[in-house]
Amino acid sequence: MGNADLRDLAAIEDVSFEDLAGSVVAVDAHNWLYRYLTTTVRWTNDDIYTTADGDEVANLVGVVQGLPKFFEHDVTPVFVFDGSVVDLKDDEVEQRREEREKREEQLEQAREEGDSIAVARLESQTQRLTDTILTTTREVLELFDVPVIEAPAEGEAQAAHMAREGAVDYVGTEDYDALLLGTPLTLRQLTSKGDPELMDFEATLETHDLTWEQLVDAAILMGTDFNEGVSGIGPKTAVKAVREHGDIWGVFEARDVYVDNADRIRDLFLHPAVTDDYDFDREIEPDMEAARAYVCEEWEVDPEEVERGFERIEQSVVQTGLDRWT
DNA sequence: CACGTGGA
DNA sequence: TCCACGTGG
Repeated sequence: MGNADLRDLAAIEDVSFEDLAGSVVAVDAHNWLYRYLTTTVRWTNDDIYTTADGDEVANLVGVVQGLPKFFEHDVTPVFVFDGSVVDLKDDEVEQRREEREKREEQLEQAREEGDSIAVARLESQTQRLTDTILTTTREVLELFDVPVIEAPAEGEAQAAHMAREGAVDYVGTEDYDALLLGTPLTLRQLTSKGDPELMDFEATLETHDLTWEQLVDAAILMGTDFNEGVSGIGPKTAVKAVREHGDIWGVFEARDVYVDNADRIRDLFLHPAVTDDYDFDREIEPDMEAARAYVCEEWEVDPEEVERGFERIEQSVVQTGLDRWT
């Protein structure tokens, strides 16, 4: 049900962090958090990220360890948070709920059997973005003076909008949906070891000789977060069919296939709910003392877990601060 | 989501 | 060559 098929169509090139110096990146906060919480924290001891009250705050460790990468390369991150979930996604929400419940049953059984490996694996899969995680992430970002934007609906759509308006230079996300939302330049693998990847919207359209609408139509045929896609249609066939028949309706007619709500799905990508009510300052002046107190005292994170991150933030902010005077 | 496999 | 599907992260 993913849209990884889109990768085959996307115009992607490697860039280096040096190329990004001085730029502003709108980060899809949910994507960033989810990725962090399901990878980095995965095989370590969960207890060190849990407060006495039982709140999981691994996200705070993630923020403190993740921000230096931006600052050290003189990149200003702007975190965009999701608003309400779109109606059409109810199907997917429901399906995820069922999957989660199934995993929770398996987890309970694994605990009873003392299978620690299975427990660790299942815990990673059941982990989700709790209200505490979302709230504390916003709060700690504000202490670091990192801009936080609230999207009316999907953060990715809002980020794409801001990039299209020129308010930010890039959108940072792993999600190929960014392409369907018309994000001009998308950065992937910002948190990975190697070089980031740059996904170019206009170049993608040109490569396949498609319009934006046609790219979305092809994606709907392949399957998106909002629909299953037509069996037997992958990237190659989808693009060929859309070019040949003009749009998704032409393909439906020619191949005698159908996707429910195709017009609405199209709209979610072409005309998503976004706002122009955002404003942020690209100069960042973190309140390190307050941030430390928030993370280590208020939320009881072991200082050792975040010390290196705090140091790097201090260093890099001083560094760029000096740069501004030269 | 990446990657590998296997069938058409 | 293209696509579906399972697995691990």
